[in-house]
Amino acid sequence: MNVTGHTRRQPSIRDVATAAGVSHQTVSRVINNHPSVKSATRERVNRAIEELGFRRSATALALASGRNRSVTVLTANTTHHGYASVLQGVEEAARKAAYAVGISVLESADEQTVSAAVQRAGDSVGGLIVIAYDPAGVAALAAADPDVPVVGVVETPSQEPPHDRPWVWTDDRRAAYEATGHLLSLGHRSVHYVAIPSGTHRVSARTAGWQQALEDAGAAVPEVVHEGWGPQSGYAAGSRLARDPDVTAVLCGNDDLAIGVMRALHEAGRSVPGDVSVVGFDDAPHSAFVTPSLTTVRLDFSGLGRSAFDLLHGLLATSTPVQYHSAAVPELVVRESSAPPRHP
Amino acid sequence: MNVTGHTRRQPSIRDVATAAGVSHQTVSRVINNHPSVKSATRERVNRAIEELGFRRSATALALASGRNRSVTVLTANTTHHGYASVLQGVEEAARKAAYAVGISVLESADEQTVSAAVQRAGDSVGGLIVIAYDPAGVAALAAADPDVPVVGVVETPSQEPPHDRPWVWTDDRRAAYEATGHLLSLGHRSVHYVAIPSGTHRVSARTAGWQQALEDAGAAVPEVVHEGWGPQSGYAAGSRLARDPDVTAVLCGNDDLAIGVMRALHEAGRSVPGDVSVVGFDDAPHSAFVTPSLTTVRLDFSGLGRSAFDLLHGLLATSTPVQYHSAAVPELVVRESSAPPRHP
DNA sequence: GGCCGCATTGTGACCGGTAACAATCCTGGC
DNA sequence: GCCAGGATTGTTACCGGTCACAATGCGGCC
Repeated sequence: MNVTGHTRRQPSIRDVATAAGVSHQTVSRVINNHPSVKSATRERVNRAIEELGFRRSATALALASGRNRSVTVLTANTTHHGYASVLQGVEEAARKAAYAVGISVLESADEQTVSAAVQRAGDSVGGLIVIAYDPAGVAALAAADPDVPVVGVVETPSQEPPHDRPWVWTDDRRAAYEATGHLLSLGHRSVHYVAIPSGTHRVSARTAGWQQALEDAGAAVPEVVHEGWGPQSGYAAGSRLARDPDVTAVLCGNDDLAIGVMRALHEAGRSVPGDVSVVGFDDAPHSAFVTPSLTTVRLDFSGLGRSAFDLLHGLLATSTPVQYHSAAVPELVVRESSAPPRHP
Repeated sequence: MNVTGHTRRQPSIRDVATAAGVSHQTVSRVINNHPSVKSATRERVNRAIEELGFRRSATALALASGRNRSVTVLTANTTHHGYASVLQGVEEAARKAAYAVGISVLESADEQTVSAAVQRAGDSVGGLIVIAYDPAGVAALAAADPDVPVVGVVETPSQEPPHDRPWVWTDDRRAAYEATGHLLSLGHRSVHYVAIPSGTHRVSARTAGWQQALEDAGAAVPEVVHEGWGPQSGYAAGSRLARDPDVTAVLCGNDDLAIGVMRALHEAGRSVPGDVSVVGFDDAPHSAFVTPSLTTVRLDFSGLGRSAFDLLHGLLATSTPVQYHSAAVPELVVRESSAPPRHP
């Protein structure tokens, strides 16, 4: 029972040591479960710890040992479903390993911002997890101090400089390939693609998979529609696509985009999936409940976050610079928004 | 230009001091912008800092000064729109103030989990922001060590023990009152309410506002439907409500719930808003684009997060235990999902 | 009984900063 | 030319832990 009443300094290991009649080092040994402490002593120390309400200062621990039980996630956005889920996965895994997790958002991709963010993050942290699905993230991955352990959550694995780090990924290329194949197999002559902003200079994995599927099927490859992340971007894209009667199937870079596209088609008087089929990406929770419910590709983002952490954890613990990579398998979820074209 | 090549220890202020030919304390003065440093010296030191690529260790700073430029957000979930937006707001404000932000999620509301989380968080941090919209958050707010500065993001302000902390809030009661009033003014005889899990033992602010509006209008107060957070919960609630022909208007605790409710009504053959009007809460980005688009209450969550941080920041800087409170004004956004009842 | 060796425990330095106070440098006033 | 006193700068301790190594205790063996 601690009934001190008013604010006072947290007790340190020396306070505990005095209370238990041992040296501070013995206390240190006890809190670290060092084997060579007589159990009687250990018990005495533990009692003192209990009574004083001692808690080891994470700050001092970090300073003295160099080890820093914390990771921070660098990301462009915390509100989009995919990003938020990765973050959730990281946090979950980190919590289990008794790591603290920090978060730092990249407001833009310009070098100034990115390097400032990377520096601030690297300053106080054991390791970094960079969500590099977008330009800002990719820039951050490249800008990260080579001395701090970094794991990238990337779209396209690559051995080249910006990605010369351990990474985790989902096979977006294959996912896009399958989603496109699904639409083609329903009888659509071609599939349009509304892309999310890409992180790489080359075509993104999703774009590549979509294109490959069209080519393999001998279908025409329409021009990619480049848009932003949110439903309003999808709406803008959908408004344009709605004017083209040749458009019968649209694949979207994420579910919000798809919802915007569906809305625009709806307002233009084109029914989904009657006139146009729409397929999303990510399987956000609400995607199953909108009308028409959205055919989409489910990606295990929180699993991705967990493995990103595990990978980083291993890196920090063993300091072995192995490049272990992990991939999750995407899954196509067919719902109401995709169907055979009306006039095959 | 630093072309060292391989990993080496970050330079400390003593390294800088040696390089600049001054004492380490002078370096400390320079990096802290202490006025009494001759400008020639200051310049010399700055040059050394530049050359060595010195960066001040946040860890050492925290340990030595006691001040800890970091806050952590305790929350039940990072993926729901409201929570994610609050987090985003906190991060933004924190970044501007050069604070680090941590995040720790409360997996359940049981005392074990909560106190562990609170302890871990309080361990290494300057201040805490607790999102206390749900039972877990409320418990955390109550369990937080009285010594660490805490700001609550709460639903219902209260002077009572669990909330005896500075807080920020949105006027959810008024928002619910207005949303309910909107439906009544359209001609609905009563309004059903699908609630999110409440944080307080008493009725939540949203519930209270809804009830008040009904009573003020002399309308019947149906039993509250208690559900979870996600669209599938809304779907479950909607399925039940669809069987009751008296139900013509439904207010939901958040937009995902509302989307689930709309879906269930749709599947039951009841049209929205023809047969039943549905109103959500929070104005998630996609809510404007689903069909029918959702009437909802817009809440400035990121603004809420920003003021939570600002409040905490003030607390940390001045250590004045003032209870400053901030409120944001909710705004009703009328869209397609609400309309006059078919048979008035 | 004396000595050796392992099990325990203690000592002092150090991590990279800040805080408080002492020391030295200048400058103006007489 | 000398001295007081503010402007600069240096010295030493300390934050709360860990680390490396020294010191002590104890049991077994000859």
